[in-house]
Amino acid sequence: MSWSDERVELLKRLWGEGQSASQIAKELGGVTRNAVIGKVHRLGLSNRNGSAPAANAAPAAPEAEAPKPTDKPAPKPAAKPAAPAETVASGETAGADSPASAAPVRVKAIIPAGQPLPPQPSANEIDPEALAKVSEVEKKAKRLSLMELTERTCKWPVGDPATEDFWFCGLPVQTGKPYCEAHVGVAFQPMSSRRDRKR
DNA sequence: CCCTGATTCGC
DNA sequence: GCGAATCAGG
Repeated sequence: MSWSDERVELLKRLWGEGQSASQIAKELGGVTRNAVIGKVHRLGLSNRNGSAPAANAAPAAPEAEAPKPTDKPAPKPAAKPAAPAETVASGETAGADSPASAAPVRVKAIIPAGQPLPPQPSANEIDPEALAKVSEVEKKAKRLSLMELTERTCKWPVGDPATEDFWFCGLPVQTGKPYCEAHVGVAFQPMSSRRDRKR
């Protein structure tokens, strides 16, 4: 494998996004993290530092994209994680701003995610014991962000991806599986055991 | 032990 | 220029 323009560009982008060398190496394929680091240095973009040293706490990589002429104008309208956003609870006359459908349409609850959530095997037709385990484990979870996941960290998602309160378990995986022991327990269940849950 | 980036140096 | 080996750290 060689550093084609495309690969270099991808490297630059991912590095700029704060991805680790090993992650970049995986995505590129055919190179090791050493190769990536070496290249990064040769390209002279080792520092993600322009002038503002700053901040450990707020990774949130902003744009800072190079003035590429061929770039799209405004690619990201920014997607705020959509916070709680309470509705105007205390009802009352909320002025008169919506003429047309005058009805007191109180948007009761804001839909958490912009899109349907994946079928998270949440409580229901799951072995109660396994479920209990999960509850315990989630207290010990490392609460990793997406970017912190590796092949050895449990990838079980917790919370609503649309909010700040979202993270991945992150505990050591059961070798070969994508989840830790507890989460494997709820993720992979023999059909036999989920058979008759009565109600 | 898992991981991170930084540096060196033979190729 | 390249990247494995090594170093230095979390």
